[in-house]
Amino acid sequence: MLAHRDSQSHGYRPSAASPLNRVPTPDERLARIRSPKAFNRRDSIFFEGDPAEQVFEIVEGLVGVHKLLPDGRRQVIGFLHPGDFLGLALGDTYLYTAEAVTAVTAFRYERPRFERQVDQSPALARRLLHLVSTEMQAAQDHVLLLGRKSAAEKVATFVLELAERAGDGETEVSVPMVRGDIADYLGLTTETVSRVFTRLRQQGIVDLPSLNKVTILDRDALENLAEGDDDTGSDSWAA
Amino acid sequence: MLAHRDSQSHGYRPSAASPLNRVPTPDERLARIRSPKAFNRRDSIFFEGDPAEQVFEIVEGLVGVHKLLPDGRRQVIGFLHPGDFLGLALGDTYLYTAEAVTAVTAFRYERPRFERQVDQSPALARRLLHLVSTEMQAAQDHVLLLGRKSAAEKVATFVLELAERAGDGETEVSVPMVRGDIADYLGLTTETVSRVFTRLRQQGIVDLPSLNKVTILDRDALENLAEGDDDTGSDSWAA
DNA sequence: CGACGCTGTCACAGACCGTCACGTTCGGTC
DNA sequence: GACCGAACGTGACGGTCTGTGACAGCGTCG
Repeated sequence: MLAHRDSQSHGYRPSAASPLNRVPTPDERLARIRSPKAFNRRDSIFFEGDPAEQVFEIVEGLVGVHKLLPDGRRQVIGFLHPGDFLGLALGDTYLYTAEAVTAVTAFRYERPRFERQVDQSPALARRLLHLVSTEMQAAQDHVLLLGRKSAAEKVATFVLELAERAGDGETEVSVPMVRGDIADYLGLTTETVSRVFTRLRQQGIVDLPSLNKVTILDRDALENLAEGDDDTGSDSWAA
Repeated sequence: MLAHRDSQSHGYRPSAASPLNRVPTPDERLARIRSPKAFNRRDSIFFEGDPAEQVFEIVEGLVGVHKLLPDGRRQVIGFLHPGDFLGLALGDTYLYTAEAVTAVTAFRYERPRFERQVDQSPALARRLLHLVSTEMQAAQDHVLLLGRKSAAEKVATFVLELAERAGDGETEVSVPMVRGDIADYLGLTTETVSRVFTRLRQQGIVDLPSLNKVTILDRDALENLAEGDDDTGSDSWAA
């Protein structure tokens, strides 16, 4: 909603900034100070705790960010897509590890220069505020999912999230991440994720044509499941 | 951390905005368009799904925000403190319900006027970006907690969060929210929260002088527990 | 003063999901 | 096309947390 894919188009507005010179768009400003960088699948982009010297903007591919507990338990915080920024946090160290789920190309910015641009460009600040707010929403939905949803509800919600991103009427959804990433995103184990997928297939709600594809056969059932509207009858999970 | 209690102090900086007229500070701008409002303990400030016509800034007291699933399961997303803003989300409806945990006083802004101020004040936009980023961090820690921590680790983390906010060396921590709120914040039930508190007391890690107070007796043990560094021996939870 | 309601505490049975173990499929390489 | 390791799927079992019910502490009200 209110997407910024077309961020070129809202660049020049006669704002409070000096009204005589043409003000560069955010992208024009940023284009001067960035350098592209490519990552292979499973490459780490940066690690939790590293000094946060750079900001990344994803151009293509999917990035997963996660946190670790000392004993190795892993929680995937989220998946980031083209247009999203990585490493915006305020501290001087990264607060999570970022890893390429697919092959990724990104722009890399040196943090001091990036922050100077933000200070000088209200339009850029607005855009970032918008992006962070959108991420905040996703994080809040994620909190609800992790805190109060059952395993089946979690997986159903996850499939719908993927579908929404793929396009509204889309029923063929690609699943670029591996089961372990899904499990760590949903606060489950890979075994539970597998079992739930199997049961969804047995119930005719989805089909699983390959490991990284899901076909939604009964979207209503999936949506009801995702929200806990259990209208599927009491025997649905007994089989 | 990095609180904005002293937000007056960083208001005027000669930014890119028109350098001739003195630019009002964010608070000066906002002071013109706000009206104060008081809420009693347990009052709802707004409901999830209501048209988001107003933005609130907490002046005093503690606010809890939560989401509900259709069947009534509740997840507390977070607790907000003086200086925090409510209802900043982008959509035209509120994405969560906000409720006064203690008595609360807040400033109320009409959304269109508030957004106009944000557009016109880079300093305000910066401040909001900062606030949202801080909330984002908290949300990410919350995701880790909900997805991967055990009940005991959750409660230990929660107590430390309260302590950190109360002041660094503070061992006497007040707990303004009821057990049900804590449970819904941590993704547990009130019973589990009670049980864990009891065991922490039996282990001599905390004391519970009253229902809304916790005294930290062994901060190291609490911190180890919170991060899953289980060095307390295998029999610690057997008793 | 005693009845009532609300919140918190505790115990026990049971469900859900994690753990452990093993077989199968997938994908890349030779 | 055969090989091999990683990822995936499935089953048995058990632990953690839950759901329910009962009871205690405290404030409110009649």
